[in-house]
Amino acid sequence: MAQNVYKAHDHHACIDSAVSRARTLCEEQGARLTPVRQRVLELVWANHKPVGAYDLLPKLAEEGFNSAPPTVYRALDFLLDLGLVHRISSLNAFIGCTHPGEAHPSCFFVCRECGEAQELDAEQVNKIARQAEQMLGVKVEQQMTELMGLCPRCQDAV
Amino acid sequence: MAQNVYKAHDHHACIDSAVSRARTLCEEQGARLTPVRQRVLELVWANHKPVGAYDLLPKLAEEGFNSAPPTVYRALDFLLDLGLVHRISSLNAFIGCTHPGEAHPSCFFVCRECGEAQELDAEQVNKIARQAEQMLGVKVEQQMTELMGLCPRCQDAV
DNA sequence: GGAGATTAGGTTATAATGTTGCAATTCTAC
DNA sequence: GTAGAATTGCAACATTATAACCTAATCTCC
Repeated sequence: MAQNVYKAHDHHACIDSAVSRARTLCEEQGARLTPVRQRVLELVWANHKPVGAYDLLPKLAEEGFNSAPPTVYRALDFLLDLGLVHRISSLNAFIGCTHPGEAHPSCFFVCRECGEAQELDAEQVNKIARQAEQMLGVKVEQQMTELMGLCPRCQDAV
Repeated sequence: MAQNVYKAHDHHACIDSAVSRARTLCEEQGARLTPVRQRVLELVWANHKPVGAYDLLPKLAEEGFNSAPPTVYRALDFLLDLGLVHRISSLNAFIGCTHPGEAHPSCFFVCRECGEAQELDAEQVNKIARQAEQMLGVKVEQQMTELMGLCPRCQDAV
């Protein structure tokens, strides 16, 4: 299980480590972590809630970056390719990956109240994939699982 | 495992049984399977590929139905609520459910070449959900898993 | 260090997907 | 048959994502 977002933590450390992991990964892969790309990564990591591409635009604009949709989508595509962020399809939104570096399935729990997302271990999804490959003869290349419900805090808040 | 779409089958039977299951389910629940709703269900079942809402519009128009977006989305929402169709978030598309009646997680394999989708048994996803509930204290209400890759036919075609 | 190739970013327009709000109609139950 | 609920028609609009085309920056190789 990845780091638990429901526990108190120094969130600056989340952002910092996300950026430094990104830097390392880019060096390894010969990719360029340009200013827009790094800033988009930081903004995605601003909290643990998936963020829409169009939410990022005004923030980039404030800081003097170009802020047309293609700019953000290109940065997001770059980060997705490197596995630094995941896309939460059911929300059309993006969230930082807690363990980038190796290709891995996207597997999240998202709270329908507060919107916070928790990355989950995807071992079981791998099992589904292997099962499907054996029983149906398909070849699985990508996987995503999204669970929705209430996080501990929002259950209590009711 | 639900019915295997990669095996030859009489597809009219798929559609017919989908409609008759829908009829039964609607009676049980006191819901109305109106003409638009039934036709949308049939169109979604036209093949085993997820279909976009906007793909349905012209087909409905041809047949004299109203064909504004809300018409289709309302019908789809109705069918989703009853579990008669699933939404494939990563494609913004909809596909018929092979075993409606009880609430159950959405779990599909989708071929990136031909677009055909195969519903999968979601037992493993239930495990993920129970694990997350125990370890994190979350409450899972909805689940979806989407696998992407190549189906047997499209692997051979390469 | 300079030519050509590659990658990244700027800009405008537009495509694709999904929603809101309200009026009109149809159905259901009493 | 009438009130209330559910459904549909309709127009406008909101959100999300991409295409196309060009300029600028960076890299590579000699």
